[in-house]
Amino acid sequence: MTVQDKTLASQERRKAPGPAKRRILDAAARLFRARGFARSTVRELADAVGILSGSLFHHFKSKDEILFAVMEEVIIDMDASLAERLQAVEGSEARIRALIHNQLEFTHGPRADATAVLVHEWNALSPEGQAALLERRRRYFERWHEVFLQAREEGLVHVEPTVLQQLLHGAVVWTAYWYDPEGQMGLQGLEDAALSLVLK
Amino acid sequence: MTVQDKTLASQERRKAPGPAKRRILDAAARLFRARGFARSTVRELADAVGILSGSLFHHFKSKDEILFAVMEEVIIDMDASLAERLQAVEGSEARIRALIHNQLEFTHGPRADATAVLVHEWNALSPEGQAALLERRRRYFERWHEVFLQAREEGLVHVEPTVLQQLLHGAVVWTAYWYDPEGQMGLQGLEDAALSLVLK
DNA sequence: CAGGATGCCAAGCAAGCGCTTGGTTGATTT
DNA sequence: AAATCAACCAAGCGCTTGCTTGGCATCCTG
Repeated sequence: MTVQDKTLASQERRKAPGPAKRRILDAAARLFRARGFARSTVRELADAVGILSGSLFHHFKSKDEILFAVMEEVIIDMDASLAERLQAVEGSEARIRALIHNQLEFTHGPRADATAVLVHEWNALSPEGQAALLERRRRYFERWHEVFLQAREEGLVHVEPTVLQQLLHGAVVWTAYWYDPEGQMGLQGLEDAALSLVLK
Repeated sequence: MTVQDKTLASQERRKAPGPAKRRILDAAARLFRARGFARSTVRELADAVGILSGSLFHHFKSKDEILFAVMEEVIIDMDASLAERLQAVEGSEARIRALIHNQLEFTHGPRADATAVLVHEWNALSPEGQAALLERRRRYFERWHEVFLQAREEGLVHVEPTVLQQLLHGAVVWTAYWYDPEGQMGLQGLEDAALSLVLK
């Protein structure tokens, strides 16, 4: 048994799968998405995790901090994932496709709950929390902007980049409200349709 | 003094401008949009109107009923306004433009508060309330669908109508989060940009 | 001018909220 | 074996919430 094994062994505790914080964050994302942050109670969240409400505050200082943690985690992952995808492809069309693909993956994939919370519980976040995440948000959208600036230079698109980028982003984000992953059209088809909006 | 004058005179009461229900609904739309429905309290709303919290319940049975009233009013007006606009123009391009124009007008015009509440406090509405408004919603989107079906037949658009319609609707609705009416670009420019998404 | 609505205030209730406190348990470290 | 620690429970505090009650003044109607 190596030192690393020891560390791993002491990391996975007790009966429940995964560390407590992980279980809380996952349950919080699901609950906040379903009920909305303000309507969700710490007792509901604790129930979902399988502990008493007071025990939540052993892991987080406040209910607000849980919301912040959910959002911070997903926004970091989203930005990192996008950066990786953009680095892996060349050409404006492929890069725009990467923007769409990344957003669709987070919106409908395994991180869908946290992504939905990030997107439309933003106002529920404290002003300090918003300020703390604003830089990440800015960086994420700057990646979008760079792609569209280049696409414009190449004559691939003709609308003003700032506007086009926001329209496309809105169209993709909004799929959360109507797209059915179980339905006929796959995510690939959705990606193609979204791409066709900006390419002539 | 005619009978109509009498009726009008008895409709506008007291010192405050407009009947009480009107003032409550307007204040509610503004408050619910700014704070979110769940975080808004009946005391805050009463303050904004200029009465005590208990007096609200003389006009509405519950806080939920106020939310419902705000949403019902704006969804009815939105659908009626769209129907009127569609009847006034001919040709698929002009009709798609009418869809966009109508949505933009409600999203950024005088009814912006109520429209925003309708759009993203839908989950805060009671299941019964949702059911009661669903028929209106369905009718509204059916108008969109008809326009895009015809546009497809004419070969004006090439993406599947259902998907294209949802993507465009999302793009336009999402402008609420980034478009600045005080900024450089006017609503007309936004309308043109949105139209260019669907027309090749 | 009687009489009933109507619109509002003053006061407060019951329930539910986020969060705190003090203590127990069981595993890990020394 | 003793000390330490994280994770949790049991209980409940103080506050805010949506809503109710009872009464007072103003208005419209017959």
